[in-house]
Amino acid sequence: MRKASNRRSGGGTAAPALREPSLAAVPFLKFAGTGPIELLSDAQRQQVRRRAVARDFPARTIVYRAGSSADSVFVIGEGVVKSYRDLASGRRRIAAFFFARDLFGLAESGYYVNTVQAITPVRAYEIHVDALTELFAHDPDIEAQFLWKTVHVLREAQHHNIIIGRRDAVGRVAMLLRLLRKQDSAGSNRNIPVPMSKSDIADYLGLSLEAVVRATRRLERQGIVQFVGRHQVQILDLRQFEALAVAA
Amino acid sequence: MRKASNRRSGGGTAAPALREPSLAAVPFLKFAGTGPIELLSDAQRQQVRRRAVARDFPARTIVYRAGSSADSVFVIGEGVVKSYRDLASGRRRIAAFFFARDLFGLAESGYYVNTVQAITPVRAYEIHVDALTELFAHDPDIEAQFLWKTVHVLREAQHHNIIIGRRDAVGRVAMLLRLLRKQDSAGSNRNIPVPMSKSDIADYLGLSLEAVVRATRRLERQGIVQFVGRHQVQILDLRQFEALAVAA
DNA sequence: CGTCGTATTGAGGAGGCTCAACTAAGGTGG
DNA sequence: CCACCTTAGTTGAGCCTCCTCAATACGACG
Repeated sequence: MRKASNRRSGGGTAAPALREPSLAAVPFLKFAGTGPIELLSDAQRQQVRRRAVARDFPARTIVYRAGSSADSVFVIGEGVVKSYRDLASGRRRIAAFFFARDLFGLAESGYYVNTVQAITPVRAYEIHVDALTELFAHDPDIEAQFLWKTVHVLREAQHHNIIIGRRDAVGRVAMLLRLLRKQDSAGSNRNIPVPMSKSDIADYLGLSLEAVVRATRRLERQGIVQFVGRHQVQILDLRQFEALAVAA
Repeated sequence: MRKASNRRSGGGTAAPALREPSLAAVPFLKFAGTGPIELLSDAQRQQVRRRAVARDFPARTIVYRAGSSADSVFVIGEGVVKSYRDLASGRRRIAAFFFARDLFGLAESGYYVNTVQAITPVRAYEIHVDALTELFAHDPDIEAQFLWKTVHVLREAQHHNIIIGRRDAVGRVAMLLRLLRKQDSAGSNRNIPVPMSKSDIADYLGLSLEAVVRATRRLERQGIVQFVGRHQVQILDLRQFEALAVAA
C-alpha cells in the first residue's frame, strides 16, 4: 500500500537516511492506495532541512501568537500542537491539532491568524519565509508538495466542519477519537493516544467541558470505549464505535 | 488600495485586457493593503486561459458530484456555486460558497470530495489536471499563486468553523450576511445580494431552515436588517449589525 | 390560475449550556 | 515523605435555544 521507504524503528545509529523534515498527506491525484503518503523525496528533505532551523518546544510552550508577524512556517518532527483563536466572547476555538509530518504557520497579509501552542514536547523545523521563497525557486517540485499538503489541511478543516456540525456530543467525541486513531498506527489499533486535555477537546468540538465529560462517560457506560488514565482510550466495541463516528 | 486595472462595466467590445480567468485572495505575505488582491498577472491569465475550457452552467446545474473522478479544477468567471456533501443522516452540509475569481475542485486521491452545484448561472474555466501540471511546469510562479489561493480558501474554511461554532442562530446568520457583504463591492454597501436560498443558508450554517427564518425575522423585527425580495438584504442599523457579526 | 418548491409560523420536546459544588491528579517545598 | 496547592476532571439542577413535526402562506412559472 505505502511506499515504505527504508523504515527502521530503532534509534539513530549510523546516519539513517534523513527522515525529517517530513510531510505527509493524502494526495490530490489518483494513486495506488488510500492513506497518507510521504510527499518529499530524500533529496527534497535535505533541501528543506538545509534551510530550516530545528527547534524544541517543551509542552505548553507558545510557538507563536495570533497577530504577530508571520516570518516562518513550521514542519513538525515529533509531538502535537494546537492551533487556536480566542474569541471576544471569551471562548476558545481550536482550529486544528497538528502532529508529526504536519505543516503549520497559516498567515494572512504577513500575520499569523491563530496562536499555536505545544501540547506535548515538540521538535519542529522552522522555515523562514525567505528560505521558503528560495526553496520554491530552487525546486518548484517542493512548492508543489507544499501545495498538496495545504490541500490536505483544507480537507481536514472541512472534515472538522462536519464534525462540529453534528448536534450530539457523543457523536462528535467519537469522531474526534476516530481522527486520533487514524493519526496513530494506520488505524488498526484499539488503543488510542489522546495527548490533549478534555478541555482542549471541548474547544475543538465546540462543546463545553462538561458536555465532553458527559459524552465520554456515556461512551464508557455503554461499553464502547474506556479511558486508561487521562491520555489513552481503549476501544471495546469497535462496531458501535464506528457506527457512531461515521454516521455523521 | 486595489490594483484597479482598467475596469469597465459595459459589454466586451474591442478586446479589453483579458480579465479572466482571474484569481483573488488576501495574500500570505505582507503587502500594502488589507483586502483581497488579484493574484495573476495579465500574462499568467493568458497562460491559464489558453489551457482552460470556458463553460457555462445554468442555475441548479451540477458541476460535478462527490465521488466522481476529479479530472479538473475550476475558476469562476461569473456566478455563484455551492460545494456540499450529503451525510448519512440525510443532512446536507454546505462546505463553501464560491464566487467570481474563486478556485474550486478539491480532490482526494483523484476523486472529488464534495458535490458542486450552480446557484446562479455560472461561467467557469475548467482546467484539466494534465493542463494544470503543464501549467505549473511551464511557470512555477503560477503554481505559487494557486498555493496562495488555496491558503486563502483554507482561512475561509477556518472562518466558517468559527461561524458554526456559535450557538445563537442570529449571530450565525449575521456572520454569513457579513461574508456576503464583503464579497460584494468591497463592503461599503448597505445592500447585500443573497443569491442562495434560505435552505442553502441553513445547510451552510448548520441550522434548520426554520431556525434561519426565525433568526432573520428577529433581525428584521429589531430593525437591524430588512429583506428586499428573496435575494437581497438591506442593512438598516450597521452598528448593531457589526456588533452581532463580529462578536463571535 | 393551478402547482411545486420555498418560506413562515406555532407547539412541544431534547440536548447542551451555565452555575455551582466537589473530587482526583500532579507538582512543589518543607 | 508528606502537606499543600494548583490544575484537570466530574457530577447535579435548572434554563435556554434549537430541533422536529405539522399546518399554512407565498411566489415563480407554465
